[in-house]
Amino acid sequence: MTLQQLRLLRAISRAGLNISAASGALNTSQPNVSRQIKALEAEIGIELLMRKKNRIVGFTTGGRAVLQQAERILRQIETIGDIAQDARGGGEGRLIVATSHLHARYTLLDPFARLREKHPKVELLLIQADIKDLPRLVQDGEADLGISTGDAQATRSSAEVATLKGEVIKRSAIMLRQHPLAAKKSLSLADLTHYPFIGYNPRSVGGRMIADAAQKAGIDLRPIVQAEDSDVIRAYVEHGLGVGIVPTVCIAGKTRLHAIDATHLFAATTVDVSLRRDLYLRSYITDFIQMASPKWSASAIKRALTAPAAKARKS
Amino acid sequence: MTLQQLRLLRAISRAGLNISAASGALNTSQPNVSRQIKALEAEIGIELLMRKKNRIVGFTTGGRAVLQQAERILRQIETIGDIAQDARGGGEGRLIVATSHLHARYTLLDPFARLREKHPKVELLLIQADIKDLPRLVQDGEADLGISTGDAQATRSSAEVATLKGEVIKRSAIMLRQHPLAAKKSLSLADLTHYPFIGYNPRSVGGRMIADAAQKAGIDLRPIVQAEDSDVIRAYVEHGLGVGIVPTVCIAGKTRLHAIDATHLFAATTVDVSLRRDLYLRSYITDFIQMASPKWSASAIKRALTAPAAKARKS
DNA sequence: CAACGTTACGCTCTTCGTAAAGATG
DNA sequence: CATCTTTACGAAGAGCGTAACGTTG
Repeated sequence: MTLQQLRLLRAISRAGLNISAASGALNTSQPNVSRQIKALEAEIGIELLMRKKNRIVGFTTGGRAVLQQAERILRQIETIGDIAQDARGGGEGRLIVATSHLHARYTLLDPFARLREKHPKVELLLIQADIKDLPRLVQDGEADLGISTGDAQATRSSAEVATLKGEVIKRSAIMLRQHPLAAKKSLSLADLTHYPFIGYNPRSVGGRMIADAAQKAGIDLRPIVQAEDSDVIRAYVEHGLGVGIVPTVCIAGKTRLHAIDATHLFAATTVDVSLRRDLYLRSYITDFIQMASPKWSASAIKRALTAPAAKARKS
Repeated sequence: MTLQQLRLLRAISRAGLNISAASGALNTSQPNVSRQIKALEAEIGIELLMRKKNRIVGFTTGGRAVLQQAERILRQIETIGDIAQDARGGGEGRLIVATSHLHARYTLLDPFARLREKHPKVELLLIQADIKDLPRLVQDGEADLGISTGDAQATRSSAEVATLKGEVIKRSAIMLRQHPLAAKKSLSLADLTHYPFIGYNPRSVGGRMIADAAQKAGIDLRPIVQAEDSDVIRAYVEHGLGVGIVPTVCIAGKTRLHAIDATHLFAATTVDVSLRRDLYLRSYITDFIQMASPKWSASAIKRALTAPAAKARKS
């Protein structure tokens, strides 16, 4: 059994069961792929691929299990490279962060700049992605960190991926300065119902949070605009079309708008960092996490990754 | 980077940094070991071994990290063999269970027989070991399962090893039939203080449990014999030397003795099964666990291994 | 017949063992 | 000088690419 065989198996899976395409991805010849897989099958004594008339139509049950194992193994092989790069010093490295609009545009702007300053040789890569794709990106190792908005209770930690809950996200109601509500010191949910409401798509975490709060209070707070990101909400509010609720961080320095803190009106949401448990925690990674979420020190992160069951409450 | 290089690195570690000895363990020549390690070092760009004047004196920091990674990888390579054996059907396999005296002698006797009946081709191997060695045996993969007595609160789950808490272990006070206490229907801790007490070594889980209960009740219940196993306790009781507390399972069919249930007098202890989270759960493994601890079905085990953080209580 | 997988053949580079040299306590 | 590691050299073998063949939609 060789690593190359495992790589080829993975490549076949990624190429959609097309051996020819897989061969290209690994810079080898197509017959070689066929041969190596056969060799692997012979060695371990089971068929990995289901073949129908010289076509590959799928993985066998065992094949799928071996593939899964191969992916784990290859990831760990790759982390040996990380370990080495880390041990060499020199401060080189690479960090791929997948995140949603809000954090890409606001939350992470400063951590990004600070990381670049502290670790100038680290290649920083930000992937803005749909929030529903984040778990997969992290799980598959396409991103090192996933940063998203999470609600308080649901920790989506799994055996492979851990989620660190960070700072609570402050929210503000925003409106034009001349808006009637702008005169109020503090706000209630009921206040909002008297004006057109600009909010998030209710399927998003932020939108669901607002819908939940409204439902619990028994009031009707459906947005007339269901935005995907806060910039859209702000634009509509700036055009005088209503009142909006956005993370406070989005409106710093926006002098045309009046903002009233509204964090207390809703269930808390947090800046969550998710990462593979087997990720090798180079110093710049823990640095970045702490910059994005100060309460997570390097040692706290390590503890969270290596002692998952420690979260069980003691009565 | 080849698997062989990782195997050699591990062998060097296991051989106590002796390359010559390591070469023997992998049936290869000693120069080859030296060469392969050098090749690996060259490829990843760091030194793995600290050399002083042509002697290997230790691992570098990076080397230790790579070694750890190598051990993980090689274990996972080996589980590919398990997957294949499982997929081949045929019912062949191997199960190494490490456990303490009590479970070896009593608890597991029946599960063992039943597993042998259900999976006759599975090679069963029981290692009776000191309880303090069990975690290491499981951690290092020298045993597939570790079965031990655990107290109720402490779950020794870690990132690599999970512990499944099983049935509560029933305890009985035992004495000769003609003993004064034998007349009583039920027992209190205080009753025990009037007679010589035969018990476990207070450093064992069972002994500590009894000592804790005595201390909490403010009574003196130090054993005149500190046994390591229940058979010794029973022998002393049978010779009329005092009263003992043993797991009820130990005295089934012992007609010379009178037993009174005493489970309620002490903090509950359980039959705990510990296993590596990355253990490939072949059907006979989950069968065995369930035979030893009926509440753990195959799916419950899988859940416990793959969703460790699910133990976090919801408020 | 176009696309894909398998078989056949021959080359090359890697890997290994033996032998010898170097280093150290 | 006994033990352990490194270097040198030559042989065996694994892995690969090209080319040809087989199969199917």
